[in-house]
Amino acid sequence: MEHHLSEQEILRRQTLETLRENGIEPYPAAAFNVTHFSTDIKSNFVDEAKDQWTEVALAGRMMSRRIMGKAAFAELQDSAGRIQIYINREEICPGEDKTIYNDLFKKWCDLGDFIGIKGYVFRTQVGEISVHVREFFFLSKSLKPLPFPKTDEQGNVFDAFTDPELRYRQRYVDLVVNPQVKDIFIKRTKLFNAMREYFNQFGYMEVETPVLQSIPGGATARPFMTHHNALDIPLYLRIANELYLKRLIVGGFDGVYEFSKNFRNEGMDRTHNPEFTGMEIYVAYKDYHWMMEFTEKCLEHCAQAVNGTTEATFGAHQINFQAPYPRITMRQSILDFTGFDIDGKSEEELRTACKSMGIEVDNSMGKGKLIDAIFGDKCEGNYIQPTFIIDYPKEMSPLTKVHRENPAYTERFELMICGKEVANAYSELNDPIDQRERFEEQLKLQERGDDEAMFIDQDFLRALEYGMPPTSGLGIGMDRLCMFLTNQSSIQEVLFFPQMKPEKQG
RNA sequence: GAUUCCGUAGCUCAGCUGGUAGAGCAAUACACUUUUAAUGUAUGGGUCCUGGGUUCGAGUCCCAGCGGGAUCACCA
Repeated sequence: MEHHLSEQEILRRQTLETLRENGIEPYPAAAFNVTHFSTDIKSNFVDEAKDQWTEVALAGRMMSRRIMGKAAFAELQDSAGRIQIYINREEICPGEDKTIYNDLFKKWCDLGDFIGIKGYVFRTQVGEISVHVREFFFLSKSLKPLPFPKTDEQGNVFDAFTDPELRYRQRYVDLVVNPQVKDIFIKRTKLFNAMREYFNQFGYMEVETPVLQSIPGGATARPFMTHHNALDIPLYLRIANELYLKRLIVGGFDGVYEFSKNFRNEGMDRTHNPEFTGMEIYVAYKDYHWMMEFTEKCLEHCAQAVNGTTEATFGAHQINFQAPYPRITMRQSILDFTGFDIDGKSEEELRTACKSMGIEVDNSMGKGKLIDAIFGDKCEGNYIQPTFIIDYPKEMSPLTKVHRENPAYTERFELMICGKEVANAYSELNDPIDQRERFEEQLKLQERGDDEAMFIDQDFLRALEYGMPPTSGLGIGMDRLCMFLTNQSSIQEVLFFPQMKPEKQG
């Protein structure tokens, strides 16, 4: 596994020994008390008030070094950004012994090493706010050279660290040298915090439900399988948490939500990772109309919190998360884009219609799948601005309450942004007898060859039989939402550690 | 799964119709007390992804494999 070392790695290991031989611990244990961050100094320092900046302590990686004999400049990168530091030999080595400057700083420090400095803030002749170093501390040795992208005055980047494989496999390096990558993940955390804050203000409760499930329910997808040794039973990693959150509504909570890492054993591409994060929330005594208002206000709040505006750029699109969003029924949407009215059509009529529109069909597809195919092929991609598509056909929504006015449809909506589904919500089906029948229809689909139909969860049906209040539930694809809010076209860019094939052993 | 492109120094890349390996940064040494892609001079650094094949000779051509990107298909 241990590769042979490069010339530079060997040198750094030798330097490590030199440090120890000279009584300098390369990995000291003592805390270093940081008082300031780079970017705070740069944005708050004013020359008139420089008396207030005479004692600062910073720590971070040394990312560049320009030595000019008895003085030198270097750049220190901390968690917030970078700041230039100025080191003068006579000031950090006032006595006879010039080791700290001549050897420690100039020879034994490498780019990427962690250092601590104490000193005062000043402005250089060219106007750059910098820290004048009085004391210099060695904090941690870096044994592998980092890639160092450079930027010129015009902002052109040279030697950028851009190879996606290396960036994803060694995200720690990516984060160190590509500041824009860090910004994406800061926004991701802001998004999660903003959404939590939005839910918590209504008193809804964040909960945890099982990741290991004996029946993978709540969605249609192939699960990852595992095995519990002590019980000697198969277990599945969850594909959704829906059925467990509904059990909690049965149990008497008014509002529960969970950020759920879900696992689906399917393909990987720029919008799909085998593990991804969903958020599901269930609120008792509400319906899908209420949930639409709740959703659009929530997303407006989140967009504002993440980007400081409700507007967002995604590729060539300008999208605006400001509520309210249009509501369009699926029937109307298909009518708008194809002129075909799905209302009252039989499975055969739908299949014929699909064929005439050039959509591939097979015999395992029921009415729900056929309608979904039309919508997916002809309609979905047209909704750039946030739009609620509502009232899905009954066959494609086995967990959704039948529409109060037309029993062929269900009270369901999906939120479309840039032609992609971002959220999915229902007036939840709480009639246990209806629910059992819907599961049985899924079983029939399975027998016809639809390998994505749902399993029957008997315990969930038992819970419904005890009674669940009218409830509306919402699921949001957090990774996708994050992509839209950070203008990233690939899910790998919003996951710290996207799934990769195992690295070849050297 | 299909198509297509890519893999050369620590990093970013060049390398023509096949002729024995190149640049910038990084590294090493020296010089330099306000530089900022610091500068100047000198030096070292390579299993050209792996394995076969063609050839007098392969980084280059052919085949297979491994890894990755892009587009498409599938998939909530």
